[in-house]
Formats: sequence, structure tokens, C-alpha cells
Amino acid sequence: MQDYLSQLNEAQRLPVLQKEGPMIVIAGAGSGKTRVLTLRIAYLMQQGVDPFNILALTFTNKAAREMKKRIADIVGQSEAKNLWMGTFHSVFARLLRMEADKLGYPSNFTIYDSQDSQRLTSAIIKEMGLDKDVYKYKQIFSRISSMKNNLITVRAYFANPELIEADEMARRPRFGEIYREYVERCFKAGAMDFDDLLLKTNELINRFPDVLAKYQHRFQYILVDEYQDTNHSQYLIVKALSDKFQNICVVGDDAQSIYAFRGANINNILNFQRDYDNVQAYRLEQNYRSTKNIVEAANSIIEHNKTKLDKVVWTSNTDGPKIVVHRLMSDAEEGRYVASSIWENKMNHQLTNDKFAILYRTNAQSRAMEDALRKRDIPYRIYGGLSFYQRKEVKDVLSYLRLIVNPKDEEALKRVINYPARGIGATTMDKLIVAAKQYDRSIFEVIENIDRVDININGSTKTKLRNFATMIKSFQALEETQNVFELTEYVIKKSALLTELKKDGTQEGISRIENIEELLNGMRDFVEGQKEVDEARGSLAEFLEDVALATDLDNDKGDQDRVSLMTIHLSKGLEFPYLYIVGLEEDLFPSAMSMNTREELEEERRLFYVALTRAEHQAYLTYTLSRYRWGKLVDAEPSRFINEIDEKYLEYTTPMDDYRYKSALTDHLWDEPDKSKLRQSKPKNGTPPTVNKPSEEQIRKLRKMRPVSTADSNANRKPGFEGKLEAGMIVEHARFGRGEVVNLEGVGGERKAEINFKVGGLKKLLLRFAKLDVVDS
DNA sequence: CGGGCAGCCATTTTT
DNA sequence: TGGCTGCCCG
Repeated sequence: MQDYLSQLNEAQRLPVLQKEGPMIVIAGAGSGKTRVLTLRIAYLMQQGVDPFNILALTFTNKAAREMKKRIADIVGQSEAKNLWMGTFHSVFARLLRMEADKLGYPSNFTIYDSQDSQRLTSAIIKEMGLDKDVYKYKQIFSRISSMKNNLITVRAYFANPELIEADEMARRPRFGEIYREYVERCFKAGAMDFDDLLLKTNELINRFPDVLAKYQHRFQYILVDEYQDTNHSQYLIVKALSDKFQNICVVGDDAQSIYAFRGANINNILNFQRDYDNVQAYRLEQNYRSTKNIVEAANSIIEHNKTKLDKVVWTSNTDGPKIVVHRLMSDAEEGRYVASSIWENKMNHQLTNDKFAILYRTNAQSRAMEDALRKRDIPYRIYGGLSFYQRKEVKDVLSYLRLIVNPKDEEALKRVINYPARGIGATTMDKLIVAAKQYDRSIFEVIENIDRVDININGSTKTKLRNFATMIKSFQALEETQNVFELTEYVIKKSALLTELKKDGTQEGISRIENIEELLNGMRDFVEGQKEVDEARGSLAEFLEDVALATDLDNDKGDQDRVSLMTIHLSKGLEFPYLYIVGLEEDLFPSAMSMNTREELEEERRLFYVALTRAEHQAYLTYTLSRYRWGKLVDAEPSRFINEIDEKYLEYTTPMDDYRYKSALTDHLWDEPDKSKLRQSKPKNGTPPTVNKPSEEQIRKLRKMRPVSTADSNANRKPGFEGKLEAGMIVEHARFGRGEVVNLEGVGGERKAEINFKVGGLKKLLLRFAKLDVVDS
């Protein structure tokens, strides 16, 4: 242990050695906070604290696993395995299983993932006969979620006239009813959604003081990682549990708070010192991860934020190369640039693929990168998007299993009752749902009692229903004796699911079967793992819980040597020697949807800060002048964030030659109103890229950003041109010839001139495209 | 009831 | 552009 402690710097050692009392560790990016947390826990155990009395909450399961492993290395596996460590969701799911009966839930309750939740919301909206264009299920569900995260139960909602009025104003007066039905349906299905895992925990400790006392006593030492990303519900749980002993240690970085959109409250970390008495505050400011250039560039970004704690991250690492900024014409070209840059770096520095990561703001951006990497035969792995367990075929299998554990699980039932097709269609389902409501039973119970229920379903359909119920019950019987792997193999055969998939001989069909095989492999590993740990928890139920709470990142077996592709959100906590941050464009990053308030923009900026601080050695920033969005080619402007980095850390590498364009190819682009042609003219991969002329404004910006360029003189246009244009001027257009400017409108990149051409007549041209020369003013 | 087709919507981020 | 829903016909 002493060995480990001696590896820490002074700032890191203090929070490790302070055994008791509330403390906050403000940990800058790359400052070794995981080490502090790990060693703090190990140290506590070495000081005689029972691991059963330590609760450590992390942001991802993967983080928990890794930390547990490191602790095991220090104190031994047998001790470490008794730690309560995991995400909020997994820890409290486990706790709720033990206490479920108090809340009227079965201990084998199902966990609805967000897809289940959204489907249920959608079904309710439909059943209530509401207009789906007014009541958009995603929006409605996200409001339900935010209610829950703020502990506004259905009852609290109806007791709050302001909330009701807000929904009336938003023209969705029946939100409250949807909310109520949603909650009831979940309860009847024996299901909790993600937010329930926190909400019900709160309910449990509020309603049952003895239960609270029990867990306060159990969790004498509490540690919370990534505290800046906790929401109100999580905050309250931590507050309540730590209230008795006040041995609470929270770690985080306000500059990396990026989950406000899902209810995270940055004030939790900003106000921590007000919430507890005699808080010890520690700061970890030395960065061990990145070069000086990267650290200081990141500092210069976050400087632009108003809301932040006082902290200066520094490093004694070398300067390292400057951050490369590169402009491209299109998203496809951006992909090619990144791929070839990775390839060059690999060659020049003898690097493996796993030294590289590509980060983007939205999942949709991955495609261009994938295409380019594939063309160069660079292996990659995409994180996020659909997790493995959310793929249709995998979820179908899991739904059968869920039904075995909990036949009341409505969402699982709806998925599989007619897949593979067994003649139980929508009409029958509707009738069953109505009957379930009428008898106040689950759908499965109605099916089980189909002969005793007054229901308008014909005889042959009833038989089909009976067969279905019998099949599920036979699976249940088998669960007693078989492990997850064996059971699942049996289920996919008996349910005819495998046969159904085999019918489809297409590439996708084959890959579906492969995915199911993969699932089975995972199950085999799980079964093996269980034998080792000898944890006697119900293994199917436990498997399903792991799966429900697993993220894509968790599923990573750290396999092979691949380039990582992921959203910036997912990259939090990771690090890569070579990092590409792509799509640095206004409206994309920062996102057009997050620029309405200062708070939103600051969160985007923190996101950029997180992105850049993932880089260890070299970072690349790219942006394009146009990109496909919603299947349409749209113009783009460089992100303001590029300008916010102090220039001295940047190197602009875009050659000015890019601006040369072939007029034959692009002539028709000059008449702006018809943008559709622009789309059609987009060359396929492999042909020389069409080059859109950048706007004067863009050129000006680039100039400003690139003081030492020699290529500037090659620019074929005078800057600031559009500003000089006035009504009455005579101009010459490359294609339309001479004309007189009659009117000007718009600003910046949107500025247009109305010109009366001698030959072509009156036309409106976007100045950023129009190639005009002033002939006479 | 099932399959096929057409039209619609979507892209901000996720436990 | 692509994935999903809803409608229509067999």
C-alpha cells in the first residue's frame, strides 16, 4: 500500500488519506482522479473498513469493473468483491430487488429500457385516441422522464396547477393522464424504467425510515464519481444515505458536465460545500495525460464559460505537436482525410489502430467515417448508437426470456406474442388490452384465463393463445433446471424463432443469426463467470438485469486492435494518443438545438472541452464547407469553437489550392436559388471532388485564423467584396454577363443581390456563391 | 390476419 | 438518405 501511496502527488494523497468527513475533489481532466478513488477505497479497507460498508457509485459499469479490478490487485479479490460498486442504476436496482415487496413490486421486476418505455408511451397515446402529431411519444416520454427525475410523481403533478397549466399552454392538456396511465401500466407489468430505479429508491427511503436507517448504516463510506453529472433524484439519494455518517466523498469536474439534457444538475457539484458542514475541498490540477499544447488549448476554450469553479489545469508534459485544423469540402472528403491521416500516422510512427479515435457530435456522422475507413481497410469499432442488446433480433430473444422471468412484462409480450407469426394479430391484442384493463390484470393473466373471460375472440384464436401461454409456461418449468445458455438455446428452437430467421437468406438475415450466436456466446461466458464467483442469485433474472443496464461501452471486450468511433458524450473518461474531432461546424457543434441560451451553449463548450482533453499526444479538428444532413447537402460554416482556441496552439493545414474549382463542373452553382442541382452534381466517391467555392466570409475567417500562411496570396478573390456592392453598380457575372444591381438583402453568408442581367433578366444571387466583378460603380 | 408498399419523419447527446 | 408506421389488398 505504501508503494501505491508514494506514487501519488501531494494533491492526490490528501483526499486518499482523509478517512472521515465530507469532501469534494475537483479533478481536472487527466489529473488521475480514478487513481485517487481507487486508492482511497483500498486505503479505507486497509484501515479496517469493511467493504460491505463502502458504496462507490460510478458513471459506467465499465468504470466500476475496472476500478474493482484495480482495488482487487491491491487488497485481494476476496475482499474487493464485497464492495458495493457500480452505476447508480445497477446498484439501486439490486437494492430495490431486495426491498421490492415494500413497494408492491415483485423482486423479479423487469427493467424497461428506453425503447420499451417509448413503445409503451406510444401505445398509450394511441389507445387514448390522441393525435400522434400533437402528442409525440418521444417528447411525452422525455417529459415523463424529467418529471420522475425531479421526483414529481403523478400525484404531485396533479397537485401542481403550474405544471398542468404549462401542459395546457403547450396544447397537450392530457399529458397528466398519459403519465398516470404510463405509471400504472409499468406497475401492472411489474416493470421499472430507468428513472424508476432512482425514483423508487427515493420513495423507499422516504416512506420507510427503518429501511433508510438500515442502508445509512450499511453504507458508512460513500464515494461518487462524476458528481457533476448527477441529477436531482440521484442527488437526493446520496444526500439521504450519507446523512448519518457524512463520510461522503464526491469527485468530479464542473468543466466536464455534459448531461444537463437528461436532467443532470451542475449545481450539485457547484453547491456541494453548502450541503454539508466542514467540507474539505481538494483540487487536482496537474494533468498527466496530455501535452502542454492540448492542455492549454483546452484551458483557452473553457475560459469562455461564465459558470465554472476556479481551477487551472496545468501539465509538466512536453509541448507536443500543435493541434491540426483542417477544412474540407464535404463530409465524404472529411472521412477520406481522417482515414488517410490515420493511415499516415500509423506508417510514420508504427502505431496500432487502437491508438486512434474519431469523435463526433452526433451518431449520424459516423457513416462518412466508416465508409472511408473501410475503403482503406482500417479496422474500426463504433460505440453507441444501437447497443448490441437493443438490436431487434437480440431483443426478441431477450423478450422471450423476460417473459419467462416475469410474464406480466407487457412490452416483452407484445414483441413476441406474434413473432414468429402465430396468428395473433393486432385486433386480438387490442381486445386483450381492453380486457386486461377491465379485469385489472396483466395481459398474460387474461390469456391464461381466456376461457373464463368474457371476451369476443373466436375459438381458433383462443387455441392459439392457449398454445402460446403453454409454451411460455413450459419454458418457465425448464428454467428451474437449465442455465441461461441451455434455456435460451431451447427457447429459440421451440419458439420457431431460429427457423424464422433462417428463412431469410440475405446478408442481413445471416448477420442476425450471427448476432444471436454472439448472444449465446455471451451467455456461456456469463454462466462460466457465475460458477467462479459462486453468487447464487437467480441467474436468468440477473443476466437480464445486466443486459438491461449495459451500455455499448460495457459490452466492449477490449477485443482486437481497432480505431474507436464514438460520440463525444461516450468518450468521457477515455483517452487516446491520436484524436480526431470531426464536424466542427456551426449548427452541428455547437448543435443548432443548443444555442438558445447561454447555459446550453456553455454545455456545448464543455462538451468540446471534454472532447479535446481526450487527446494525449495529437489532436485534429476538422470541418467541412458542406455536408449531407437529412439526405440533403447543406452549407456549413466553421464552428465558433475553433476560433475560441488560442491561435498559438493551432496549425492550419488546409492548402489554399483546394479553392481552385472547375468552372465547367460547377458553373450552374452560381445561380443560387436552385440548390437541388448542387445535390445532383455531387460526385460519387472516387471521382474528383466538386469544389464549392467558399464564401468571402469564410475566406476572411480563414485568413484571420491563419496568420503565417504563404498560400494566402493564391486566393483568387478579393476579400470583403460583398460589403462593397451597392445598388446601382454594374457587375459582370461569369455566366450571365453584365447586369445592374437593383437590390441587396440579407447579411453574412445569406446576403443576396438582385441583379437585372441584360441577357438573363432579373435574378437573385447568393453572394457567397456568385462570381461577380464590379465593372462600374 | 399477413405481407407489401407508400409516405412520413428524423438527428443532439444516454443510464 | 433510411427506418418505421400505417394502410390496403389478398
